[in-house]
Amino acid sequence: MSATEDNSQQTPRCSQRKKKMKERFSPPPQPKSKPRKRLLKQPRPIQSYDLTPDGRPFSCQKCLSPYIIHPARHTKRSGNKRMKPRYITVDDDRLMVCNACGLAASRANRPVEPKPPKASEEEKQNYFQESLQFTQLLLQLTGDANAERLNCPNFLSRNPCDCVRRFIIDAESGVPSLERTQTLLGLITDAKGLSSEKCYKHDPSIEKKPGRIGIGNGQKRSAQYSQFVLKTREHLRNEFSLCEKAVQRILGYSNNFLHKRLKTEQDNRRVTRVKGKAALGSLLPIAELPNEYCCQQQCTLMAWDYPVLLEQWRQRAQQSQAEARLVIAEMKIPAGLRTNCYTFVSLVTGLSSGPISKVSAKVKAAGGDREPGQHGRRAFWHNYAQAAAMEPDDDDCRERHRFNSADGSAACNESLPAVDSNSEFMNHEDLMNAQSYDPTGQTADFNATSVAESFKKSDDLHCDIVELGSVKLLQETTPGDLLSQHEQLMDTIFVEPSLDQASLDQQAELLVVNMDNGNSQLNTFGNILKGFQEVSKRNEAINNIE
DNA sequence: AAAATCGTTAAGAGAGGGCT
DNA sequence: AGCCCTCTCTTAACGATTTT
Repeated sequence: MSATEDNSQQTPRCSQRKKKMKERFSPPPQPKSKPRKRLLKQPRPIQSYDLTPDGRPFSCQKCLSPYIIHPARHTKRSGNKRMKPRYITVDDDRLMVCNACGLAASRANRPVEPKPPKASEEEKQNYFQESLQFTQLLLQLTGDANAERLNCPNFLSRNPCDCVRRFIIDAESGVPSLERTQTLLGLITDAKGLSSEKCYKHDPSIEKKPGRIGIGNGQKRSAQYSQFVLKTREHLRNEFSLCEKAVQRILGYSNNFLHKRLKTEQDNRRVTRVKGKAALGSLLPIAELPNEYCCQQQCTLMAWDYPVLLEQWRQRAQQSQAEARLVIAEMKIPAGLRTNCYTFVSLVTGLSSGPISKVSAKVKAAGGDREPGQHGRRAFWHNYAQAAAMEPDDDDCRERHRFNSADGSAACNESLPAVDSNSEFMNHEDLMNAQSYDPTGQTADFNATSVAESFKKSDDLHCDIVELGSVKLLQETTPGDLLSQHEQLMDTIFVEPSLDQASLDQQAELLVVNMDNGNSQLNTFGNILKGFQEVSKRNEAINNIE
């Protein structure tokens, strides 16, 4: 019997199976139950005092606070739970006190090591007098006048550093080691020689004029000197255990030499940051942040949904101190009652809790305004220049502005420059008009000199037109010529539209560098310059058609 | 170059909560 | 209730960074 025949006999044509009811993918509608009354969670009523365990109004028997925990310090960890008062014993009396007083009393019993007092002016003078005597001794020993640099100027609040003398004096004999002295004197001589080499050779026939143009203009130190300092500095600090200030004195460079953002260099700092998690390369990749516990809110889980944003925050925080503060302010914007916790902000930016705390407090005090504000020192000079312009005969305004700068705490001790009373100022509206300059409609009438003249009236900027050959330049200066000559020259902006494209491009790059350095005033110049580039392109296109 | 500001670090302060 | 630990944020000293 074939399989086909067998099938035809045993299998019916129509299925004998019962057809199943079509399954529903959602539960069938249930008969409507009685509508429940929605239970709204009642917020805890705000009271002007707390209650004791027996229901009476609380009052701390030490600080008289009506709160066991002040509402401003209440965190959500406790929820609506009522804290119990603490009890302390004072002169055999048992006092019911608030949480803070109770904790303070219990900690007051701990032994605390007293801090050593700060050094007096007399102690400092004695130290510098002894340092002078030491260098005179070295001068007698070696006959080298450079020996006057062989002392450490580092004396902060408590103890002098005195690292140079410790290095030179032999530990066993207690007398200065001639060999070590000669080593340091040799370095001073080398440094002095290399330091005198500048970017351009000094030509006394060319008179030094404030408007001279040229990268470096002879002020920039030579590459050989830079290399020598960077190499020797490490050696002196690591091998000889000298402090940074002593090394600066020996090799003849300043803090500014190391940290200034050089507008003439692509990689514009001589030293890279050495502190901070970002500089040390110890920041966790953003993708790994969710594995880290930050707080009960688990802010780090944000890295799953917003990795790009976190990466952008991280990059910006490393650009500059000012940008880092702006990032902190953004990260601490509250959503409802919560904000990103300190640990999370630190994990993303690499900054420690100190700046996060300061920025948070500042933003809170400003009602949520995130603008970081000017650097205190910059704000000081801005305020001072304005006041001096308004009160040109008032000599006391300098002193007053010492205490009006930044947050009011800064005491500026430097001698203040005179303000140029002949300067003209442009109002803010003119400045804004200049920013919105539209190159497309002004090709024929555009006049570089008139734009430069309008800038001369600037309220915020202090400018001059400088002519170099056939090229006219707009140069930004600062009241009192505080900027170094080099910096002034780099702030010079070309305003002549007949420049060729290569020159315009070169200047545009220069502007980008300036703007990256935080000089927002230059945005105005940047916009104008873009206008010149547009004009230049358009002229070129018209010439091609003709 | 000089000097002030600001970041890092460690310790302190206050809150929350577990254990006895 | 009292002790003690952890968590989160603040403060102060020092030194790096930024400003004029």
